[in-house]
Amino acid sequence: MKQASKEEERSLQQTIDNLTEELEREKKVNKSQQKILEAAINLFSQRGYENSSTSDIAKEAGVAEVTLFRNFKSKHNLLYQILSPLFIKITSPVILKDVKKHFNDPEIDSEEVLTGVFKDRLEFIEKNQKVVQVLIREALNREEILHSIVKNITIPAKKEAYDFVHNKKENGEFRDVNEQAVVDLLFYTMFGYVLSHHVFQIDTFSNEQDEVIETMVDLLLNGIKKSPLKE
Amino acid sequence: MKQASKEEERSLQQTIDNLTEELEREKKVNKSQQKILEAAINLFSQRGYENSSTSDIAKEAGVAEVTLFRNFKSKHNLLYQILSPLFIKITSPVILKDVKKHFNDPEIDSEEVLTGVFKDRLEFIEKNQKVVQVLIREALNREEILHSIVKNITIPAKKEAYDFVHNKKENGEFRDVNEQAVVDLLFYTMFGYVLSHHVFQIDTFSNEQDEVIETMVDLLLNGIKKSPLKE
DNA sequence: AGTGAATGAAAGTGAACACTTACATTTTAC
DNA sequence: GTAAAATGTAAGTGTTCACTTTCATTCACT
Repeated sequence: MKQASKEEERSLQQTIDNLTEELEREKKVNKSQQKILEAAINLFSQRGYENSSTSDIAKEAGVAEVTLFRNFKSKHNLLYQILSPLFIKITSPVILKDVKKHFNDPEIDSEEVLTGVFKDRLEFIEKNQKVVQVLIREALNREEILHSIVKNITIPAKKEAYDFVHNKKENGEFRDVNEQAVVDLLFYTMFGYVLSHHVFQIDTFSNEQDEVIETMVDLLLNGIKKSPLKE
Repeated sequence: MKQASKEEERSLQQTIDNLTEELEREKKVNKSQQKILEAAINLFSQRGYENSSTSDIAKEAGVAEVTLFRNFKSKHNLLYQILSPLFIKITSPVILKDVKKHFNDPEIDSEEVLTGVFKDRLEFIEKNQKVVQVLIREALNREEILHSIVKNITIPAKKEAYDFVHNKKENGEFRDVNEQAVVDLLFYTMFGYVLSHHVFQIDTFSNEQDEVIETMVDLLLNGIKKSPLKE
């Protein structure tokens, strides 16, 4: 954060809106831009934003540093151009419909619903692993990013989960516990999983991801303790 | 990371060892040092290491910048002096005995054991909230820190948890699932909780912490689904 | 082949920053 | 009260960094 541009900086939400519009007008990203984006994603995710210089990024991309500034006005803007597509994809109606379908289908039993949603979301995160890393790291440095995450991701996701749990509780399938507590538990599990595997990349015991998810969902739904009528 | 000291930098583990020794010799931390440490903890936890200058820290501490460098040789060393006490406290035998006692007492039922450990560890983290924030943020920037966390905290904690689960499984109190899966689930829950509350500080639904923990442990042990013999 | 747009090479700007040095002043301990 | 230890003031060093400017070169398109 050494120098600020003369023109005011664009906010993350503005960048997102702008990019959405550009995508609709099918404005293409040229080769230099693509190379710079990829290089920046690599460096930001490895060393963090503050520890990656624009000179490093240009070198990694194989372009002149001035090309970076001509294509993206500032380093700050480059970061936002990297993060925006993630928000656009996550909040896209196409993807959300999928999740909602999972959540609301009363035919499918809860094990399948949860494993479906978990697998689906984890696949998405894996595909965008590096950008997710940058997002979460920078969320700690910029309140604006954290707010965007909460507003665009956390709150909507929790709302869906709440409705799901609420329905299952009314069905009599779920115990009579606070829906919010259940949602929080699911959230912590997911958050902890993503953070340790995809952000901190700590080795855990785990083997195959799909198996892990299924076991986890089973444990969450049926509990760790033995119960006479179960098994 | 602008300039490196002439003398090689001390590693985190070296700093920890050194500080432990100094504590044993009852070497006191003087007032300036204390003020600088507090100021640095505040700034590092708010803005991050890279975004806090030594000049800022000195100002916040109300001392001259040169005093910072006379007391702590470098900014890098200051960071390690902040983080080391956390490791010392966490790995101290006194504290560990407590946790082990919880885990291994066969008289207490598993609900109490888990809520006990959770509450105990969360209390510790809350007491050291700012330093924990710095630790986790910087773990993303320095592999050395991440390794120290895994070696001194994660692995020992998981080992204790594994034994606990293993015993309860042999008792017949726990279902016949993979111990590692259970440990992972407990770990993700705890990790997710700490990260969202104490690092990202995202608002969740939750009310009283103790109540949240009890509900969570209940859910984990007994499952979310209704079971005829439960409730 | 020729034109406009995108890129490169190179030098430079101004600011921030970690850290140093030299000397004066205050604090602490006996 | 005095000496030693700790702190302050102030100026400076060398470096890195985001970003700019100018001019030459290459590329895409017709």
